[in-house]
Amino acid sequence: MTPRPYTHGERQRTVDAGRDRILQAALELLQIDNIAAFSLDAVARRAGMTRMTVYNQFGSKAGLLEELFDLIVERGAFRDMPTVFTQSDAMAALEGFVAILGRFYTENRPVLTRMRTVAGTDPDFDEAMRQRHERRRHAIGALLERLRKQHKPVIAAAELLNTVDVLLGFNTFDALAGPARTPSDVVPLVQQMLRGVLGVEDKRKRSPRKTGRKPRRTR
Amino acid sequence: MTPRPYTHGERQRTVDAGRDRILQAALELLQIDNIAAFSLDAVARRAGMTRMTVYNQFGSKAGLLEELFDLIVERGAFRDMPTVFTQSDAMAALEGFVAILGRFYTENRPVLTRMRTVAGTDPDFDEAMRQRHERRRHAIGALLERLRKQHKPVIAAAELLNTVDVLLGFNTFDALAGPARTPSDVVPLVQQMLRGVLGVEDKRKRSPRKTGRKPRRTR
DNA sequence: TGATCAGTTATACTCCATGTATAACGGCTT
DNA sequence: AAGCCGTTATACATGGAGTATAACTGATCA
Repeated sequence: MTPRPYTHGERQRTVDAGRDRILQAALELLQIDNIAAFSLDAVARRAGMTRMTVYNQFGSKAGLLEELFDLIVERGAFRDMPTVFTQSDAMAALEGFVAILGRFYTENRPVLTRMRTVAGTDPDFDEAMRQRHERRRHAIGALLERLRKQHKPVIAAAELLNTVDVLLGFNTFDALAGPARTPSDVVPLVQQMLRGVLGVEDKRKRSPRKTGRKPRRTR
Repeated sequence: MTPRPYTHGERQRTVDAGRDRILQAALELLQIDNIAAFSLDAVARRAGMTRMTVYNQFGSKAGLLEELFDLIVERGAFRDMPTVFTQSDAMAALEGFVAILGRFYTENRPVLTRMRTVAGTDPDFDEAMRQRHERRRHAIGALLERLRKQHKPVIAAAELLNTVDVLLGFNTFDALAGPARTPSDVVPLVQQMLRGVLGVEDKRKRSPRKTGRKPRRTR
C-alpha cells in the first residue's frame, strides 16, 4: 500500500520529458514523412525510446494520436481565439474564426490527414475525434447565436449549425485547397461560401456589376 | 508461341463469373459488415474462391476496389444521367444532378467510406480515385457552362468549378448527413448551398417565412 | 546509505493482413 | 489426345499492432 506517487521531483520531470519527446517525434514523422512510415516503432526510434515505452505512456496508437491532437490544438493557431471572439461585430468574429481554422488546418495538414484516415479504420479513435470536434461546433453555435436576426440565412435554422459546421470542417478546406494550395489560401473562398449560406452581403467591394434592380424599393 | 486466347466460349464465361462473384462478395462485405473485416481473405472465402484467385484477377486490393468502383458507377444511380442532363433548364439539370449524386452516395455509402480510407493509405488507389472523379468534374463543368451569364455567382469564376466540385463531393454529403440520415436526405440542403454559391434565387415557395415584419397588420 | 518503487528496456511472443512464389490440378479448347 | 490457362494448395516473407515478462536503472525516501 502507501502508494508513493512520485508526483513531484526529478523523476516526474524526466518521464514527462519522455512523453514530450515521443509526441514531438510523432509530430515530426507525420509532418515530414507524410506518407506511410508512421508506425509506433518508427516513432519510438525517432524519440530514442522503445516501442514498449510508447505503450506504457499512451496505451495504443489511437491514444498517442489523441494526445497529439490535443497538443496541436493547444499550441497552434487557436491562441488567437479570444481576440477574434471578443470582436463586437459578429460577422467579423465568424470570419476571423474561419481564418484561424485555415491556419490551424494549414499548420497541421499532414497530421490531420493522417488522423482522418486512422479514424476511418479505428472506431475508438473516430469517436474520440468526434467528441473533440464538438468544441468547434459549440464555438460556431455561439457565433451563429450572435448573428441571429441580423441576417436571413439561406439554410433553415434547424440545419444551419450543422451546415456551417460541415462547411468549416477540415475536409472542406482540404478539398478546396487541393494539392497545389494550402487551406489558408482558401480562407476567402470559404468566407464567401459562408456568406452565401448565411445570406450576408459582401461588405467590401460591393461589386457594382450592373447594380441589379433599384435597391430603394423600400417595399 | 501462338497464344491461344480462349477469348470466347465456356471457359471465358466461367472465369468472368468468378470475377463477378468476387466483386459481388466484396460489395456485400462492405455493405453488411461495414466495419473492419474487409480483407482479401474474407472476400475470397465469401466468393467461394481462394485468395490467390483474387490476386490473379485483380492484382491487388487496390485493383479490386478500382473495379468495384467502376461497377457501382455503371449499375447505379447514374443511369438517369441522360434524362437529367437533357433538360432545357440548366439549373434544373444541375439540381437533378445533385439528386443523382445523393442517391449514388446513399446506395454506396459504406463502399465509398471504405474507399476513402483506403485512398488515405494507398497512394496508387488514391490516384486512381482522383482520375475517376474527373468525370464528375467534367459533368459539373458542362452544367456550369450552360449556366454562365444567367446568374451572378458569389464565387469568382476561376474558383467556381473547383468550389462546386467540392460541394458535390461525397465528403460533403456524408458529413452533412451524419450518422442519423442518408446523403439522399440531405439533397435539398446541398441544393440550397449550391444556390447560395451560384447566386440563384429559390424558385419555389419564395419563403414567406413567418412573415416576420409587416404581417399585413391584420391584427 | 540502502531498500524500494516506477518507468524503461530487452526479448519473445501472438495475431492479422498484404503480397509473392511455385508446383500440382482440372477442365475447356483445339 | 494434347495442351493451355486459370484455379488451388502450400509455403514463405514482410510489417505492423498489441501483450507478457523479467531484468534494469535511477530517483526517492526512510
